[in-house]
Amino acid sequence: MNQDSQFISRTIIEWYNHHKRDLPWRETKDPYRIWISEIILQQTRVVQGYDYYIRFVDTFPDIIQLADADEDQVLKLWQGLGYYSRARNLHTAAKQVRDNFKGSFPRTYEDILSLKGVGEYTAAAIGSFAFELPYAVVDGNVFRVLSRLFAIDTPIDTSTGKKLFTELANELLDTKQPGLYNQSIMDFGALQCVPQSPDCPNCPLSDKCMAYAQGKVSSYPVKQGKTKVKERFFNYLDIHYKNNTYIQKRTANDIWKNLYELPLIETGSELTLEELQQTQPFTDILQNAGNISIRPVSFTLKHILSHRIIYAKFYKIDITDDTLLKDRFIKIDKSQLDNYAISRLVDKYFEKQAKPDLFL
DNA sequence: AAGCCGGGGCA
DNA sequence: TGCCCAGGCTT
Repeated sequence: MNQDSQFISRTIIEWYNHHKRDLPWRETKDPYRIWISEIILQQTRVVQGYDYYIRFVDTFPDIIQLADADEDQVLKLWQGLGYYSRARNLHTAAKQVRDNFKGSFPRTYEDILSLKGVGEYTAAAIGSFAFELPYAVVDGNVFRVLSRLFAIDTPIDTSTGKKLFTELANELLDTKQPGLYNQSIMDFGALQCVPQSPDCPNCPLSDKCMAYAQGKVSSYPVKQGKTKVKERFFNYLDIHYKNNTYIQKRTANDIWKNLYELPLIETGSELTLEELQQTQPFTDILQNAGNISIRPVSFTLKHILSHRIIYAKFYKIDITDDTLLKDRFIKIDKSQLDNYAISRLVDKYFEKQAKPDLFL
């Protein structure tokens, strides 16, 4: 390690000692709790994941209790956090540890990496935080800090970019205290070397920062970018019979997999009620349902995600015969709805039903 | 290599 | 609006 690298590592650790955030998962060496925190924090801000972490370790104090739980319960606990494959994989990984590692969390980089939902970043994080394994983390913060420090314009969302930054990060790694170093560079990126308008004049590394010297801090890191946003059109049927409503589980490999929702008809474009009533799925669902009365809900929910815009219409439907419906869907009392994991979109619909005056 | 997967905060 | 967030899996 050359002198500049050593200066950079030491400066970042020194900065961390004065500015670090106090976070509950930093007060433990328990790999289980560290793992939970890392999965929750993937593509998720600390403020958004904090309460989920507390609830998770409170509900499942150890990995065996998590492994023995139902996936529905895990997803319910995850509800609202997004990227639900994280919850499904978390549950799978808990069972991996229970069944393949005799219930004790794996201690080598390769074994940790073998867990479902754990990639190179997360394996390095868990390995260094819990076991001081000498692997540098490379996350969004590290990409940003290193690309600016060395003015690297290789796109970070390419395989060559990932390889390049991983090598560089491992050169800078303080192998005597990898856990501390990894925490330091991530907090440094999250609080000092922030994406927008960083306070470079007050940065302890400004003298070593090539991007700052060139006055081009804002142009790093470089991304190929391009995530296209596609539109989808959902028509939800809020069907009522006595005090019951009907739901189904989304089992396809699609958004919100294994969450629950109202009976859904997805269409290629926005349809009027009259057009919707002409579709095959609609007549299928409501055939032999007796006397049917349909009331369109007055609002359309526009649900914006990073790569999708979903326009959701809702129809309140009263029926007088559910002999076919109850076989096709899950029939529940409306009060039972809280027991099922649902998407924010469906959640917002029920919120607006309960408090129509509230603007959401 | 590219596409997919959520939800929210911020300028 | 666009960008980003302690990324990983599937195709």
